[in-house]
Amino acid sequence: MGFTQANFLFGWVNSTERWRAILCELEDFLLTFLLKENNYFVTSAKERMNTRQIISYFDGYLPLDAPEQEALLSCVVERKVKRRQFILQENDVCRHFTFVAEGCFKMYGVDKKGTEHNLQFAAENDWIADIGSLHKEKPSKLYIEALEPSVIFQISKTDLWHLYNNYPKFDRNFRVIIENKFIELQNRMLQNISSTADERYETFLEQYAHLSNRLPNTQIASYIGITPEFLSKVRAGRAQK
Amino acid sequence: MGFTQANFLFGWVNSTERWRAILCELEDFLLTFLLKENNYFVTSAKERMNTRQIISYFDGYLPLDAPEQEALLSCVVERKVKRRQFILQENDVCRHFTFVAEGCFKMYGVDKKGTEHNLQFAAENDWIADIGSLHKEKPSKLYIEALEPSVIFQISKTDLWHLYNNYPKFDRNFRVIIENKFIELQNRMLQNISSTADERYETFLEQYAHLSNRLPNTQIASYIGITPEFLSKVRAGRAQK
DNA sequence: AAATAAGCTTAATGTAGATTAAGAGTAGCG
DNA sequence: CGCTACTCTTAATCTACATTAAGCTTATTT
Repeated sequence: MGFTQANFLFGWVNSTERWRAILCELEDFLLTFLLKENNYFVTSAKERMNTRQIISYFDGYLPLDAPEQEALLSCVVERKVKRRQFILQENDVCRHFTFVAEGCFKMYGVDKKGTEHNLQFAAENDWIADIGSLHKEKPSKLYIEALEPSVIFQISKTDLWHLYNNYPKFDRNFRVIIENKFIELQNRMLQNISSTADERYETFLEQYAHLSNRLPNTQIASYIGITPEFLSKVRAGRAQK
Repeated sequence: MGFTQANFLFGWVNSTERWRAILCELEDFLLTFLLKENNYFVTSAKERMNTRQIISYFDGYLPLDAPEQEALLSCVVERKVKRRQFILQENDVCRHFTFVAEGCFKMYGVDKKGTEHNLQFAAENDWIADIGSLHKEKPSKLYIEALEPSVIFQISKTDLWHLYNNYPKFDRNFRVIIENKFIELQNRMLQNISSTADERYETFLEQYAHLSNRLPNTQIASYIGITPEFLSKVRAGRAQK
């Protein structure tokens, strides 16, 4: 199962960043397809460990009973994702709701000048998707990119709808998950309108404490809505106190 | 049933804005209490019309069947609210999920300098609440205030939980409602980080087309995160084109 | 009807944060 | 191993928007 390098198929390509991304996508598509449709690649014992993680994640909400666990696992697809690999790009329709088991992602938009603006980070035991694109099956304006090598579980829209319709507990659990995300986002929105860069950085440190040493400063600056240069100044100011 | 003036009880008070607000709250509490606990005040035929509105609102989602409609109506409380009246104030715990049948509300936070920052407007057929405060039963940092004389339907947290537990369709419907609110808020967040005041005003006009002539400029400015003076300048600039 | 408050606009001046550029440290890659 | 590509920082200059203040118009209240 050493097929995690994109170039196992096309090793002869003089690979730039661009080519590599395309190849990764292609390979992932193939892997996903084969895994799901034919159960062709059998997951190893170690890999099967990971599925426990997504099951026990729900213990924090309404825990899943045996049939629900089985239903969830039967429609979830495990993927490994390399650093800098995209699981969503602008103009693509977002087709999966993604659970992060290991690693870290950023979701961002790009403005007219080409500057990236981070909307959300997602590390272990968090969900990420462009919910708007997923629901309305419209092209996304966002990118979701791995900041670290990661392991994820993905549910397609049809499978998720299937779960909702057959096991009402998922309606409940995802209602609560989304509500919590909404609360977080609303707090951030209020902060963003009403606070200085320094205060926003302070809040970032509180909210993403576990990520603050894991993320490069450029990513943090893009999240709190300032330039990396000004973040430098803010940090210098804080260090004096 | 002409008891919509606060001073029917305390007409002798030399009423300032402050006193009036307090009296309104008191009266509303009494009305709500009496309505719900004793069915003391019977709603008039015209008032009963309004309940149809909240039922048919759900036709846009999973429509409610007869028992669900009855369950909803039995725990919903109708209130009339005057302009400038608060249905939530800072440090209070938000106890209701509110459906706006008529009129218009703003939800806002106040920063250290005392400036208000609008997070959300809600007019006919929209929901409003500080979901964070409602869920966690923690004091809110927000205000919800009527911008116009309004008619609302409120559900308490316990009643809402009761609905969720007995009629799974409400889990579904509120999941979708919240998801849509999340999508809107996320779009706004992205906009806010990545656009100029002029572009944000443009987007406001698109998103709240039905409210743009109904809201004062000061409220719009507070929503898009600029001063009313600068909004004046932006509008002047747009008029030239 | 008069008084008070709320709302819109214009203009002068002030400031948080952007932009550009340049140097120095560090990580990934061939 | 050395090279290129990120990353962080400091500093000079620039700009989008804030602040203050004043005049005017339109609602609300008494």
